[in-house]
Amino acid sequence: MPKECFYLTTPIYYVNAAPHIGHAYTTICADVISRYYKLTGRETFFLTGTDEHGAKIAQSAQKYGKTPQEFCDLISQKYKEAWKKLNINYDYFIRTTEERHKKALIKFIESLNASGKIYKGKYQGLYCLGCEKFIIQGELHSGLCPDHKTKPELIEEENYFFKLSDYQKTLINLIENNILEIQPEIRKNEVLGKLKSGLEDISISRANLSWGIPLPFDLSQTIYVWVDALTNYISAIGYEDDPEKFNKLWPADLHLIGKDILWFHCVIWPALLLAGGLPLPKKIFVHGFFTLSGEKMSKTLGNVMDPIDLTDQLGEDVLRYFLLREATFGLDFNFSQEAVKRRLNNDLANDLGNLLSRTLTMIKKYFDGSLEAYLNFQEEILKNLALETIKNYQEFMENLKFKEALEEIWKLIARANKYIEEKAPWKMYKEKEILKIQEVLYNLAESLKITALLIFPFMPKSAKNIWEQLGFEEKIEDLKITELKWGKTGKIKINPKGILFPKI
RNA sequence: GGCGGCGUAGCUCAGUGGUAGAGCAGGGGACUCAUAAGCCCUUGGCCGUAGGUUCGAGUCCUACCGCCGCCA
Repeated sequence: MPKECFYLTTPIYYVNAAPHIGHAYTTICADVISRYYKLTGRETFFLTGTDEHGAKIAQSAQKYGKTPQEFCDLISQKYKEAWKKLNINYDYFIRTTEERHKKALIKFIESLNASGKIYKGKYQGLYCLGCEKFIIQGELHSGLCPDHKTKPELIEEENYFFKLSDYQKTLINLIENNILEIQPEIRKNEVLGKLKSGLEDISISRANLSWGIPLPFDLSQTIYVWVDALTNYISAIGYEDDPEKFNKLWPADLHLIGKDILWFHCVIWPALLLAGGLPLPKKIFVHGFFTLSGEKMSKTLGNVMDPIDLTDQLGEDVLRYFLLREATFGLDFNFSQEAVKRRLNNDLANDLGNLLSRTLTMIKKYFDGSLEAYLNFQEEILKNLALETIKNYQEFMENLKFKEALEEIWKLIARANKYIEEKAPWKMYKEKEILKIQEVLYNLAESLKITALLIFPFMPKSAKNIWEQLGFEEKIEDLKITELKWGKTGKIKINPKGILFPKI
């Protein structure tokens, strides 16, 4: 039986740095999914947040002359502001410095301890502060961490370990049988390949680290930041303080992640959950990374795209559309100004914006801005295609095929543009066939109504704008996709508000 | 070094045995409601290379070349 509420998450973002386009991409995808589910009338819970513990945070805070908590407050706030600007409609924003998270983490760790899967051991290894993890000799490039170009520290300390190795067979089984579903296939194979080559126990605590949560059964140790972070998925929904909500939402239906954190989410997290006696998430979807003009985006290269700047430049809807239309979900893709310009000018301005514009103008010109309902349909070209579009759109959305879903909508838009040429209302006008024009315009209005509703998860503001310019009665936010029927629109009185998508 | 993926029109990619596709870009045309938009027509591919399986191969197999990912 499907759960009554769809629970989806983004990773929580590390407050060591301000939000960049990659964070924005993940979060926008989650927002689109969440809004889509709401559009279909299903209850949804969308979680995002910030990851705030670890040595690196304490270090950054010091650099800026702040206490760790002040620093976290500041950066966490930046994420919230960015998401507001991008019109992200999350249901809860978890911070790992929240009291409820700390309590939940302690409860979870204690359950792990009770399972007997934790033991004390000695660890000696090279630790990269940048990665917050131990790295192996072979990974080093001339003695330096390949990612951070810094020299790792040699650390020997007593730590608590988690018997990850006990879960090798179980995890392989769960993943192969899609009980724990990993998409796309290439990532699933990657995890399986690595799992089959062997699993080692992992350290789940660190000594001598102040900025973190102490291990309840040995206060001299701090809980490893990755265990701390992963636990957000349950702490945020009441694992410790709201059992009713927790039981309603857990297990998560979808964890959305980037490929850099594949191992943590597909192996460590499920193993921890198994040890803690909790059900596993149903699906983990791994998306790709951005490249910028072919180059990997990174701080060291200084080519990180700032989502705030981009939003100022383009508007949140254009950015949202571009990211989801241009990328194949799951694969890397290249970000370029030229591509943005093409998508904006062609798809948004010429195809959709102009379709609205010409429809509105004709309603104004031929009917003085107010169009009566037309009920004697002579032909059903647009109607039939629109109904098919709705169906295909839903199928694509359910499978997280955003690009394909958008392409489907754009087929309807293209058909509507073509329909105008075929019908040529301006000729009808010369021949005084007013009723025929009314039919054409009514069909266009209906097509635009459906278009607006289908793009709503992607571009909430623009969808609403289309809706209001055409003067439909209901509020777009209140309409469900299942209630959408062709030909139910009554008389409309248009409110043109100018260009929908200005070109650049 | 091991495992895996990719290489199809100028660009981004669909296409898993049966006469090579889409979008964009390029070229031409008719129209005018429109953000000089939209519509119609059109140029363009020995499907990385060489073998093999098959009546028939982007599509299966082998080797090689070139990119990329994960691991050691």
